[in-house]
Amino acid sequence: MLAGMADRRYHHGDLRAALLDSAERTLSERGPSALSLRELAREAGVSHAAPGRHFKDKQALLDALALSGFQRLRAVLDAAGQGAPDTAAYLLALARAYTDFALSNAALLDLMYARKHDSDISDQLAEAVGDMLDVVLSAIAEGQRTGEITAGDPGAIAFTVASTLHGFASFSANNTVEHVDESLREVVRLLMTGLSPRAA
Amino acid sequence: MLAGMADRRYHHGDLRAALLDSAERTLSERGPSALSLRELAREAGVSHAAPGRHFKDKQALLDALALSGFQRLRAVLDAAGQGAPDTAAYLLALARAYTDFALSNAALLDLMYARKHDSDISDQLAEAVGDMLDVVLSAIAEGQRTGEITAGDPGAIAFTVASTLHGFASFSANNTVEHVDESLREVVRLLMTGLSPRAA
DNA sequence: CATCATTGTTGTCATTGACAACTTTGGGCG
DNA sequence: CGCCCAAAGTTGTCAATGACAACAATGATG
Repeated sequence: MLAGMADRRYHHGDLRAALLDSAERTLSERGPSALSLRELAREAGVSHAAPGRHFKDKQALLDALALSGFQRLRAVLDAAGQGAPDTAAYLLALARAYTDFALSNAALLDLMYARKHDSDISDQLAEAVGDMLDVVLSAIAEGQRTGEITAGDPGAIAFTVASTLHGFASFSANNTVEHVDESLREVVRLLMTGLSPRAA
Repeated sequence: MLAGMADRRYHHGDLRAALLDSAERTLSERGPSALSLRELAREAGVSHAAPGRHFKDKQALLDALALSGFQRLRAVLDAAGQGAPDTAAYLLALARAYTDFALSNAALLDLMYARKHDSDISDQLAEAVGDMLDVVLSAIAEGQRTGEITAGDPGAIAFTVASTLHGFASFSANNTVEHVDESLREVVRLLMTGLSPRAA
């Protein structure tokens, strides 16, 4: 009864953030189709048109969600890399982190890579993707410095790694993968050694 | 005037297929948000509730679309592999085919990998994904036979390849990639040689 | 040729996204 | 200090949609 008193202010205080939070919860709990601006408004205790002040569109809200998703993913990857003893371990940690994120935020990841974003935010989105890829890039660059990674355009190498990680995470989130962590280790190992037989 | 006469039959003949066709066109031309059962019905010249006889749900239609997408993708990959002189060329052809498909059917690919499918079709869908992966698998198995691919569980190797292909295609469809074909060749090359420096 | 499952049809409902017009709030400025 | 106005919320409305129920045409099958 008394708990909700603070809600009654005419100005919500931080409706935008509240909507995004609520949206993300709904997204992961009940899927994208359950996401409605009006319901978010109801949950936030505001009128059905209030969200319009913060997001011109439903799509605008989804875009904001996607953007914050990339930023969070980047933070997760950043943290994961800390303290890895060598590059192989670094990459494995990144792979684990990416996959964990994908499994815990499946619907959000869908949104992030959905090809329907407004053009006015796609710049920011592209930048966020770039920032995320930079984490992989720095792992590769470091590996080249220590001689653990083959020479060559580090950007191209990082992109290959990122592609594999993303693909693996996609399949994992789709339940295509049985023993995720085991598969993941094997994938990273193969990525390092390559598919061609080694002379050895 | 006379052209549309056949439309006037009470029974459409093959409404289900017509709806799927129309849906796919709409999807690729105007995106997923433009897809409405009622509009599909209008385009097919039937009443707004007719689609309900063929798809219990909007989701059911999307599921059917995804399923046929995987089947088409598989056919494309199958065709692409024919006549490749060696395994590296085979994999490159698969990569090209997958990427082409992703670029030409971006919205459809989103749908195919969307994690919101009805449980009653997810079996069929999983099978279709498996069939698709089998194409990669046979390329790997062939490569192992000829000694072009390293020994080891071919399933695991194929899965690594598929992950990389899918990830690359995802990024490509998102315009994250600049020179697609060049990048693609580099990715496949790196996949073959691995990230670790070779002794050679 | 009568039956009846299929496939369409009309009608209706609640929900939704978008927008327009109006109101409340509170910070900044004179 | 008090006015003013832009930001943030509100109510009201509309057309579109997905879902469903009740009914009708069709044509294959016995």
